[in-house]
Amino acid sequence: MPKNLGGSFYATTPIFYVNDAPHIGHAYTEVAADVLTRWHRQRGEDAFLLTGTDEHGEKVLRTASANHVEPQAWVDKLVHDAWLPLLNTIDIDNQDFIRTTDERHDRNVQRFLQHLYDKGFIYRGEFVGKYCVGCEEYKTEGDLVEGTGEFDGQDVCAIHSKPVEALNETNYFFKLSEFEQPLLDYYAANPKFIQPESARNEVVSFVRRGLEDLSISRSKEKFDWGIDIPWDDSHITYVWFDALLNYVTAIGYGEDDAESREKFSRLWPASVQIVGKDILRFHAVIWPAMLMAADLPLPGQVFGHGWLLVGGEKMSKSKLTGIAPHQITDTFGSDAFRYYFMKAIAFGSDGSFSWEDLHARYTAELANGFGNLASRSIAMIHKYFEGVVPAASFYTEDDLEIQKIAAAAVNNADDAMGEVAINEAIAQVWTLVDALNNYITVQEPWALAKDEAKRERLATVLYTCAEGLRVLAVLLAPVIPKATAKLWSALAATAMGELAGQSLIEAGTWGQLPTGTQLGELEPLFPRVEQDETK
RNA sequence: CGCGGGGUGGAGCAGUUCGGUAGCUCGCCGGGCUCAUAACCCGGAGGUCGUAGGUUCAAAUCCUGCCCCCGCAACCA
Repeated sequence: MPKNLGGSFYATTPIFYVNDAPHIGHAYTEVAADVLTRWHRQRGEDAFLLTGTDEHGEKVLRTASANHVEPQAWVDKLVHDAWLPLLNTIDIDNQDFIRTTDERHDRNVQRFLQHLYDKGFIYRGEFVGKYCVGCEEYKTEGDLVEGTGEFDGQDVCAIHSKPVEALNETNYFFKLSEFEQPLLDYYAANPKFIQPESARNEVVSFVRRGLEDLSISRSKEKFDWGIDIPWDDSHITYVWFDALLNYVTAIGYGEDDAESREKFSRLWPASVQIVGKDILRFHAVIWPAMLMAADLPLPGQVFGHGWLLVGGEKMSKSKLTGIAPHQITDTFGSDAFRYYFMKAIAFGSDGSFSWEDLHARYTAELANGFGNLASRSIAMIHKYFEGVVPAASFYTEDDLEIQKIAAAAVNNADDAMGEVAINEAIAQVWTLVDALNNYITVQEPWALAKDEAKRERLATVLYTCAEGLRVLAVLLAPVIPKATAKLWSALAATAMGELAGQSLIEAGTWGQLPTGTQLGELEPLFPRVEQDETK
């Protein structure tokens, strides 16, 4: 991902499949994309975060009828009752929210399809599928299990335990196979296009084994909840082909007015597209092939993050390991949710979630580490200087060391964020938290306060603490926006402007916090949580 | 032999690319401090790095075999 100061930064999350129940995995992806976007915005870039919902497909249609409502009413309800509230629960600052049922999406998916059809990348063909009469749907190999008893030796539907029928259906196909070599060439020429390395290896070896053309339409005889194929009103668009296009339809693809054209050219190609590793292939194979076919530039990076594991296994509804984000935020707050998942898990690897680990990190790192540092520093300024930020005078080696650590933390964290190593970036910031806690212990400001002759030294020590907190507030604002905003206001740093507008590039420059200002009170940023409150 | 990831002190992880005294966080034990959210700081105990062999002066790291766990296999972040 290029470090383009002042340029645009466009990040996307996958769009939620409306029928799912929101769980911490969805929230994890959102938070990662949100932290990155907020970070780049504070670097001075024109940062834009897109998220949204995927609302078409047979499953949606079926649950809607099971609930005796029209599909549009059903998805409207799900979006408003489940998905928009999720963004609020975890404090996501998205610039747009696209729904695949939006008119702007529907219209331009059709334009995209027509464009590819006109260019000869879409043709009519026969789709041979394994159809389960009981489920009334086509099955993939993974849906099938080996039969037993009278069906011994045959593949049967895992749900109905009966053999599937081979059915033919006339479909439209996208010439994905033509992009096998262009994709491999692109991966080779752009080694950072797919990250992390493990994800890249998997995709490359997958494509090397050969690509088949992709069926991108479904007959309306089966179901008709989807986007029409513009040249054939008996077919609708395959949900993935429809869904992937949200990344461009949201920012004006296909529209002719000047504003849309400007927006599209400003934001596309996306800087980074965050996806879960389960849908990596769609984003790293099919999606770039679609873009190549349409002569559109490819995104800077597709980043496939890992799974959240609960009890060592992937979360699932059937095993009751799915956890709703609000279960965590109700007790710990959105900041803790954001911090925990970003810090505890190497972004890109799988990570284990446990209530014990969450509680331990919350207590040790947020409450005892950062929260208490803010608390003790500000309390001493109140106690020894009536809450007025004192000016520093002569800096000793110890003071200069803190300044050095602060500057290094800014640079190292920025480098790490540039590599989408979010946990590493936070770890870099924490070097300053730890250094300041150590600094206070060594300087013993409470001892200096007992000697009137050491008044200047005391002032310098406490200014160093306050200024260090200022740096921390700026660096941590993208991760824990609520707590840092409280700290910002307590530091009376609002005189410098809004926290979210503070430059990360300049954050390490020492001496920015105004002196002589009256500090506010600071309530505990991360109040202690008893272990038994976590259930 | 379908593809990929992983097995490191009690827990979660880093280190493996370019071999050279095994590191971090939490927990545990001991000490210091008292400004602070009973928080902070320092020290210590604890690992034959999945397993069997090989290469080497030297292997968590390179090579080979094996065991175990997990994910993917084209609509679950």
